[in-house]
Amino acid sequence: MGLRHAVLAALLDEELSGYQLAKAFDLGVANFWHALPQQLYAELAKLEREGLVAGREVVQDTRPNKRLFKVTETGLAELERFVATAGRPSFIRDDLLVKVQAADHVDTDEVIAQLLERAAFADAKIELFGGLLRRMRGDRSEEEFLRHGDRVGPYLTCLRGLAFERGNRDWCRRSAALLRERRAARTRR
Amino acid sequence: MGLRHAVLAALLDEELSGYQLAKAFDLGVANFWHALPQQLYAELAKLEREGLVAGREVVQDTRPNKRLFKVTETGLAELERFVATAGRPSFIRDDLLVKVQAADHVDTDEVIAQLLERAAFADAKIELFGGLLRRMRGDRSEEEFLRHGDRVGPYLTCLRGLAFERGNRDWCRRSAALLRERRAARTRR
DNA sequence: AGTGATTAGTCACTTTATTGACTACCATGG
DNA sequence: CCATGGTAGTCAATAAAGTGACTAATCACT
Repeated sequence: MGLRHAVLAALLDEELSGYQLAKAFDLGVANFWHALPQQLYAELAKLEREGLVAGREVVQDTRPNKRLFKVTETGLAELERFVATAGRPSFIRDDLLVKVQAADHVDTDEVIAQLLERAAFADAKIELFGGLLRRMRGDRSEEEFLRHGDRVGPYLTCLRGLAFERGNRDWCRRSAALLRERRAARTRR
Repeated sequence: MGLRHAVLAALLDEELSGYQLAKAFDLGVANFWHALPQQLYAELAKLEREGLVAGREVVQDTRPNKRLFKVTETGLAELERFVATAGRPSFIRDDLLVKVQAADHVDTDEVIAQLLERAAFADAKIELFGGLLRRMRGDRSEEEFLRHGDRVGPYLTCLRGLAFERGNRDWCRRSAALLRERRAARTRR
């Protein structure tokens, strides 16, 4: 069960509504998990039934009421239990990699275009993560924050997301350039 | 539909049996996809029914017979079509990241242990990928191979896998060291 | 007064992925 | 001779994830 614990972990630092949670998960909470709103509402309902999170109604006059959720003691215990279980390693599972794998047998123009698109997307995420990190550490240096700040968990996962996107960007640009060069060489022949 | 195209891409370069395919996918085909044997057998059967791959029986006297699959013209066309469709970006989806996200609220000893375990696993994959890359490029340099070799697709995806695992390794070691330092500081207080 | 975007959430359905058990055959080591 | 392990594959069941369509209210424009 993956989403379950991702939701619990996301709710540790702040009380959130399903909707806010959905926004955080939309493009990946600091790149550590991704899910659509429907999944989150469903998961929250399940977690509440099982007593791992507690919701409270917040009446809003200017917009629809919402329910804010926080992790209960039971929920924290469940997370504790989860942390102690061994997890299998993760893999990149990406359509784009499949496309590059097939690059020698299919039209490379499309692949090149998508690599560049992805690189641009990575650029955007790199900026986003950079901003998040700056906001988290405030005026402290990274060294200083990581040593003495409280709540470094989200900072660390964000660092991983940042490095991942840098890796994506570099690999995408390099691969695109290479495929383009090869295509040019082929047509010249 | 993800697995479908991953299987087609994997079969482009060589004819494989379900079993061989399963081994290749077991720990991630050059880190570009992962699946269990049962899924692969099921997917191969489906692909064959739809005419995207063709299987042929190979009788072996010393061990059980096997069926080798290759991509058909129709299958190649399907891949071509797939390559032209836009894919959404990928995310890391990893239990370990969830655990680190929660690190400020749970027992860090477990998290540290798992980070180090993962780092060791990453080391192993780095060596594995290094070997795969050397074998693919033969006696040529990487530059030379990427420019003039045929079938650079698998090489490129392997490079991505390598960079990913290096990222994993570095992040895991750094995070583990940091959490350990913080724990030490806390107990001294 | 109407359009579209944002907030907030729900229902129904399908596709994918994971788990566990199972068949068979051969080779090797003790 | 019997256990172990590798090759080759299948079946059944469940759990998890993803898709599409939908309600309903408010706000900012035009």
